[in-house]
Amino acid sequence: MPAPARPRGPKPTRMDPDQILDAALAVFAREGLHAASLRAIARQAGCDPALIYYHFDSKEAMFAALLARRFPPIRQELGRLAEETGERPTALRLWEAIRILHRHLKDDPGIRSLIRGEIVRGAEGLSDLIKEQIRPIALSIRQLLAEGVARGDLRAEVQPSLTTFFLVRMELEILDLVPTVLPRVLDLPPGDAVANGLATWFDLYWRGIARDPSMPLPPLPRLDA
Amino acid sequence: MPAPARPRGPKPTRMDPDQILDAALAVFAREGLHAASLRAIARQAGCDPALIYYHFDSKEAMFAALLARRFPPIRQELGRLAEETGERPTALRLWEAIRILHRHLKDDPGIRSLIRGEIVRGAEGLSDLIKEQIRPIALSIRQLLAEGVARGDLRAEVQPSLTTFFLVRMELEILDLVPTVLPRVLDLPPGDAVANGLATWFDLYWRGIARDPSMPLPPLPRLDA
DNA sequence: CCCATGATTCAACATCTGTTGAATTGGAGT
DNA sequence: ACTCCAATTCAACAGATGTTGAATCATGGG
Repeated sequence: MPAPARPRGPKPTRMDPDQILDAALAVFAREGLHAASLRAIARQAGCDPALIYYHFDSKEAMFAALLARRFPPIRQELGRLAEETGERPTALRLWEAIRILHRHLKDDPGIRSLIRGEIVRGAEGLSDLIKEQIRPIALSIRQLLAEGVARGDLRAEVQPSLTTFFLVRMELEILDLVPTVLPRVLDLPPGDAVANGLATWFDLYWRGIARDPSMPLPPLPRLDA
Repeated sequence: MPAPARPRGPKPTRMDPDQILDAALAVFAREGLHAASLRAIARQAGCDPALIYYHFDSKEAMFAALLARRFPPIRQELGRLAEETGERPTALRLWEAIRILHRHLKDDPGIRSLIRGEIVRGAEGLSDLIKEQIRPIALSIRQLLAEGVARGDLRAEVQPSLTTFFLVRMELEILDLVPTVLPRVLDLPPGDAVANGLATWFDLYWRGIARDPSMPLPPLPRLDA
């Protein structure tokens, strides 16, 4: 006859699946996607690892839920920007794209390391999940660039696909690497490293693609809000 | 009484530690640094996992040996380029830096994914090992840029630290991501993607930093050899 | 008041990881 | 021919990982 009588049962407070996602994001942010263990996520969320399997089918499903929560708003905003038929000059539209990405990604190192980790693995690692989320974003920006060429604001030689890649990748790189790596490797004083980095980058980028690079950039709205 | 009589003993052919490093590199290239297991490396090398511990103290030591084999030649070439006191215009010197990096890294996806993986992890992940190997490389390029400013070839506002970062990071990104990710996400036809990407990038970069961006680039030597 | 159902936990599983100690072999030196 | 050492392998360790089945609790409905 066994004598089991241990305090199991649920915590008094219910656990919202969103709280688990928050915890997962936090752990991904500091451990990387691959190294983040379910037990670490559960510890961060303050629950049992098995509970995660009650709310999500698997680790991968949790990952998918994370993407589904973060990407659609970005897609929508960039989509609106690309469809917009106003008179805004190309430089301002591109800067607006950077601002949108920045607003949505700057406080979410988890999703960034997650994107990078999966994308960087290469062709087969780029899970179709991520590809589907990212593709519309890239297409919107490519459209901005193509229209810039058509309007004559950009050089005729500009290759929209490649320059889209330059823009988006460097945005991510600056967010993650400039504040941490640059001070250690190149003795750059931290300070407002990210804002300075992005502004400098856009200035360089714009001179690189503009038909008339000597024409100074219009005053750009600040990065946040 | 046990009855042990199994065929142990060494393989007929001795195993050069360099062969193990080659195998490690191959596995790192396709699995990523973190996910690459010693057993997978041993399988690739065709030896027992324990043998790796005979030649190297640990996985980390093997990693260090990999870096020590690859980086010093790059450091030397870039160092010579930075010290060179000739008349070569700044644009050609910078393009030469890109060519040097390209020559040494283009056939070594293992070392690239290894650099990226460790660097991207952020501040504490950037092991001092890598930092010490990379720092001199970055410093050489920064010196090229600073001299370009001093000579009046580059804009006065150019920030050498940041623009060094732009140059080096995008080189790595192009090598790894342009051929694999771009065709899948942005429908870019593969073909000579890397060479085209690097040339396009340098053209954009140069217009971004040059004092006179309208002055066309001099003819650039081909990337390889 | 009872019971069904949803939420939570415990304990265990098989598997993989880096690492080590002891056993075994081949060949070089004498 | 014998010895000794370097090189290699086997088997096992302790710990971590993703996952699952069954047990437990809390609570709302009848």
